[in-house]
Amino acid sequence: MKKYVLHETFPSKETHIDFRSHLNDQQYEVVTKAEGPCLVLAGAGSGKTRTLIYRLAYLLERGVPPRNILLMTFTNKAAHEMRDRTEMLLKYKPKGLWSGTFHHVGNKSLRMYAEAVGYKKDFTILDEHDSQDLIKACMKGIEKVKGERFPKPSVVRSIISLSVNTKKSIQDILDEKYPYFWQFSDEIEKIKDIYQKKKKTSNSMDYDDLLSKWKELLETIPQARKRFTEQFKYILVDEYQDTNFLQADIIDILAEHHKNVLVVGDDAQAIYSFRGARVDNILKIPDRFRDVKIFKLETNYRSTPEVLDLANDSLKNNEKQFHKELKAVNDYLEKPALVEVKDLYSQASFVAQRVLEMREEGLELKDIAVLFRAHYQAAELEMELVKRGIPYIVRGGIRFFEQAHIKDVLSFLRIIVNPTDEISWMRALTLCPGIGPGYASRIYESFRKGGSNLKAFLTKDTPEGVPPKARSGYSRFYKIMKRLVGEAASGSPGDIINLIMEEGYHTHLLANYENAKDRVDDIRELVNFSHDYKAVQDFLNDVTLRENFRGETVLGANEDDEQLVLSTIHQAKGLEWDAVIIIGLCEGQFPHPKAMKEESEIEEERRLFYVASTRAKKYLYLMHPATRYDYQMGLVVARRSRFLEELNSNLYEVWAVEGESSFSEDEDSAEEIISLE
DNA sequence: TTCCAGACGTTTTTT
DNA sequence: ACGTCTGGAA
Repeated sequence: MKKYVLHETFPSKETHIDFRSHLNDQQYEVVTKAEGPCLVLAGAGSGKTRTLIYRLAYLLERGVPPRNILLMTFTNKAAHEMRDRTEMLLKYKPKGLWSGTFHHVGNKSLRMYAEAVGYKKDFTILDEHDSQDLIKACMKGIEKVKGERFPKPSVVRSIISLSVNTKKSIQDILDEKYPYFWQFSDEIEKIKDIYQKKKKTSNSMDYDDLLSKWKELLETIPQARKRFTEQFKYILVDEYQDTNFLQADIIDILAEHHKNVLVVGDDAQAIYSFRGARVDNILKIPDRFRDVKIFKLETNYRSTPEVLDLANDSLKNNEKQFHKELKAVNDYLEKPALVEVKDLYSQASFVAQRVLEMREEGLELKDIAVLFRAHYQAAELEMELVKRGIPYIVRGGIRFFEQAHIKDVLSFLRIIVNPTDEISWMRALTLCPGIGPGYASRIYESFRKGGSNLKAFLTKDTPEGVPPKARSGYSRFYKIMKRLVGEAASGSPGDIINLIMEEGYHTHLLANYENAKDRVDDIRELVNFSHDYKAVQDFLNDVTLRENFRGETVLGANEDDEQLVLSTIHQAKGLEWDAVIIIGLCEGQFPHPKAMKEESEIEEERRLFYVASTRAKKYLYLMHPATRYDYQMGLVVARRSRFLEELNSNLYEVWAVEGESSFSEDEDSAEEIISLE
């Protein structure tokens, strides 16, 4: 028989995209001349994404095979957007491109060489909650944990994580960020040790491992290093200012052979130091790569001059900052509004009403965003929006895949894929009536003693460790697993989930939850989502690594519906809207009280304010509620955020809002009064 | 050991 | 308002 191989569509030699006409001079320079190590310092709204997309298209047009290009972005959304827009530009699908978040690419690389770092390739990825559970288990035997305020599992987790991401010792992390726990460094060190071992025996990696083991792989396995460094002829990295030590090291290694690394970033938008990101990475690029070419994109195409002036004025208060003035090219329109409201409720009413008005004026809901420092700030607003029937989506709410019922269902799948996944065993077993943590761990122990062989284990319908009163509960688990093992080879993830539902989980939901119907619907959504996957393994990876949120589009049928966007500022990075409303701009909320110990933290909060304001294309509303709710003291007076106070007052217009129950006396003020009906 | 109820202390930001 | 911890009953 003759083998016939279809080739990937390679572009013709001649350039059919007119790059020149789509880009300005600075962008064009980057797109066509970025060979060797390059740094692009790109201000907010300067067409950074656009430049990267065109660079990618340019490379592909020049005949660089997609598999030789590595594109690392900060979010999956960004990666998708870049791929989509590049495809539109090229009019074909580049196959085999490596693109995604650092964690994604790390995962992909590690699956190829798992054995080399002591893992099996079916390893499970632990999300933050799983990792916390495992740490909790590791803390069981440690003395002092019971004693006077030992940090909780979640805190221990973040201490360990920070130490991994910053390459610092536990002691250093404690000294810097948790001085009140200094006496526990030995214990935490010990927990970290046990945790690492437990992860290995259960064949699972947490988010940090996807970076640190990836780096370890590149450092210790020469053939892996050779393969990847030779493969990636071009490396493009977005949002470089938010990379941490590990990530920067990984890029250094990957780029060592071809040295074609293009990193893009803006030091003024560095907002992730809390998880170990170092602005220094971008500032010290010249030390990392000799002969690095530096490009600057300093024209802002997004915002009006008024919006940009305000943002720039705020940034002036930061000491540690490269000085850079962004120039706006858009026409003057109107000053940002500083809106004074008396409390959270009038803030919510104002936002809702103003949103409707803007809609009347011709904006669509999806062109408007409400931004906040922390998600709890959106609670009152959400209620108001529901009341008025304004459709919205929340980005940054509870993660869809982290909800209990979703994780319950997934735990069965995870056991099938990786039978040593202790966390999932515990989860699945404790779902059964009569089985709690005690019996569950005994059952798991007996499974391990039997050689961790799933098929063998399921030949007995009552293994050791199952007392009579847990029998009927266990039979439920047994029945499901028995069927899954038979089905797993042939069944799609969706079929398996349906099977779990049939075998009792549906009943379990009905029996245990008030809102069982919503939860059942969620599972249906999960099944829908899973249709894109043939392999259970791939499905699970994406579920854990993908950032999907409650109400977000993958899960909602109403993708094209018009909806208002509610988002944390962190989640809003890289996005833009015609109108942006920033709520909760008062002391005690923004800057966040927990981020005010050091000047550098305040500066990061200020950059956060900068990021928020520069999301606006045309209209910017800064909301100041005069009172806020403190969980200890109740209702307290809230002064304007320092980020407002320090602004030149010519740069905004003050709006005083009068609510229905307002007793405002100063009617004589010259300020505009907007009444809420 | 499990399970339920009531108390408590707690709230940043994310892969 | 939400998960986590505690105590007592089954």
